[in-house]
Amino acid sequence: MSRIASVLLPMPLPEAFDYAEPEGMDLAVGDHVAVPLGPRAVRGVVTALREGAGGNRPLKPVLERVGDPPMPEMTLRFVEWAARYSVDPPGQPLAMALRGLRAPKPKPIKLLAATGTAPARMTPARDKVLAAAADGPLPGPELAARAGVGAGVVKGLLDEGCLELRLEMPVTRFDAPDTARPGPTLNASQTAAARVLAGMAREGGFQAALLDGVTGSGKTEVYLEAVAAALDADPAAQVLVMLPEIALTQAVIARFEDRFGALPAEWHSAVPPPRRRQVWEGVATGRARIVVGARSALFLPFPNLRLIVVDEEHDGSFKQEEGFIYQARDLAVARASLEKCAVVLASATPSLESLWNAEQGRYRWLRLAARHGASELPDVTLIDMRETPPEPGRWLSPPLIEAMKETYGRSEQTLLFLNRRGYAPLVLCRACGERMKAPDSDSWLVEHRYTGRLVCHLTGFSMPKPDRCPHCGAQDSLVSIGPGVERVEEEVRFLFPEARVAVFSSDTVYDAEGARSLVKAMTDGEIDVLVATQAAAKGHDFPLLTLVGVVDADLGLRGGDLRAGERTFQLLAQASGRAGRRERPGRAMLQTYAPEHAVMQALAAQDRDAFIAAEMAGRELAGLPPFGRLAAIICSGPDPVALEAYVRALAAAAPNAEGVDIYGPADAPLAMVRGRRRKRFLVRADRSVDLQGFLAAWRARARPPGSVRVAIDVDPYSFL
DNA sequence: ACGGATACGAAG
DNA sequence: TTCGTATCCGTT
Repeated sequence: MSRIASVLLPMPLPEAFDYAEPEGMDLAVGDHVAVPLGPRAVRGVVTALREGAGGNRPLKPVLERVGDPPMPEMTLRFVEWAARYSVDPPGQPLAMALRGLRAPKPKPIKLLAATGTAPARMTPARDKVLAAAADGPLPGPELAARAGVGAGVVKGLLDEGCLELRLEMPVTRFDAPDTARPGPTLNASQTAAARVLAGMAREGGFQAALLDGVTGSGKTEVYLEAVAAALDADPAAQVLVMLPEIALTQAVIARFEDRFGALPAEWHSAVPPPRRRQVWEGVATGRARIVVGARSALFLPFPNLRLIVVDEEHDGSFKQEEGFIYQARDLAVARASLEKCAVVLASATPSLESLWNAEQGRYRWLRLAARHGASELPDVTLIDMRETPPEPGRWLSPPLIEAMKETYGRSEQTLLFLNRRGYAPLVLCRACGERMKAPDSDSWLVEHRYTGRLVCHLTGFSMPKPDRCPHCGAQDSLVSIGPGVERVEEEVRFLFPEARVAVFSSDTVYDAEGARSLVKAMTDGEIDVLVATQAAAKGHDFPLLTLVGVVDADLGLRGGDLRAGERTFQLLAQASGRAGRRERPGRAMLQTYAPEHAVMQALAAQDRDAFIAAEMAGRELAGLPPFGRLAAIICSGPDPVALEAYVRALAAAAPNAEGVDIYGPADAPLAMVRGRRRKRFLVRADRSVDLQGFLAAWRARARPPGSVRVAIDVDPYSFL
């Protein structure tokens, strides 16, 4: 009796394909194989083996087994689970799990070694080269440099056979973490939390915890102890630490190195492909025991994952919005549950979903006491922009300017926070009212004065700012509407001509080095006013910073976004956490047009619980997450007529299910992206409904024409 | 009639 | 995803 192998391929195919196992190949589930698909050979992973023959038509045989470390069974199960969860074909998450494999293998290093043969003609230069080579093989240029001779001499010796070329693979070391090194001294609150987490990590089995502590309460030290416990408990244990953005990884990696005397493996988009392949193999073979990475690290093939940490779990960048759409924080919990291991979600401002899970007792809720050290919480003041408006064409209100003056007078620092890059978010024509947009997108072009260009932040399109309106041709009619950080900087320079002003946004700071030097300048007091986007709202400690001004605190409140209130709270809590970290008392001032709004009131009172309570009540009333579930169906296509027809057919095909509300079709929040028009349905379902099943059934009822694509976004985050 | 571009559906 | 085939168009 021969066997049939189900092989999952990293492509959007609806299911695993069956192949015949050739005599003697002796496959196992998880093996990487090459199989014929149509005219070509592709790589895939064996997901199941069963006895049997082809049936009606004979199966093609598996071509060969590929020698990569087999995919651990739990990774495979996770891939299948993730596909079901996101209502996507399993090939999508499989492609993510194989991402490190497609990268090229690192190139071997070319080394030159002495062969022992003496050259026919010895010269002083040749003698020096051979002496240097006696210490061991070296790369050619280095050998020449050590001997103090030119490359020609080395080449001559190589040609004569006195030196030989040796190819050596770069060392793929993954340093063993040393858990015995003493950790930092923890305070009582940290110790208690660390003990609980360490216990979870040691015991094994699925357990989740929410590590909830304000900025500066020392969350990292606490979860490092959980990491130590997990590694200690099992000499083969592996740990994954997920961070929302690459900018944070360097700081965290340094903490790991301090604690364990070894560098963790790094996994994110900025890691060069050959290194990525090494890390993938290190993880797959169990040699890499600590991985610090971005959301995609969740798909690495860990054979023995014992702990997952999701740091800054509330952060929106755990949500992947394109291609395979997923929320890495939620999938992390699912993976931990499959792996039967511990998962820790850490945040100073946890998401409503996580707080709810903690309240319900699904997660252990570990609250860290306020910051160590004696600094007070900053004062939060609301500035009512209706009562004390800025001058026309300006964005800073008199009370904020007054506070900046006092702060500057005391030689202390101000951080002005505005989550808008560029000079002005909108450019329009005074003559005809035309709004400047990118040619193939619906989003406004943002004016950048530094570069003199209009830029689409979504597609990257940019053009020089024209001097006449491209629509009506009027001369000098284009006006800049609204503030961006560059414009606020201009205003600050006007108000404080003597002050040293800097801008921190992805336009002024685009690499780790730039960020480091700007942070250093701020720490050293070389900047008086820092105007910053979100880029700066992350764990820095500026001793002289005593005033944080939020230029437009309402930015998150508009537009009917589900998480707008939550995001604003997180942003402001984070921003006001900036001020007065040290002994100097700090204050935060929020410019708002809606001071009566519950979010603003809760912020002014520094009352997180009040905010959460208000927000939860609102969500429960509306049946929104976490009390209900949301999904979006986004249909896109280049031809508006075909798209419209399909969307109408899909609407008509909607199953009539109990506990499900369907809204739409409406223009998607970005109604046009890269030349494709987008329409969206929103689905709200009670928690008791099988949302994925509903979505799959609905989609199956109306096949889209070739030009239309249908994407399902379970748990959508972007509403505008 | 032919070649090139393009759209679509099949692949086990 | 990638490839082969069907189809449409403009040219020869």
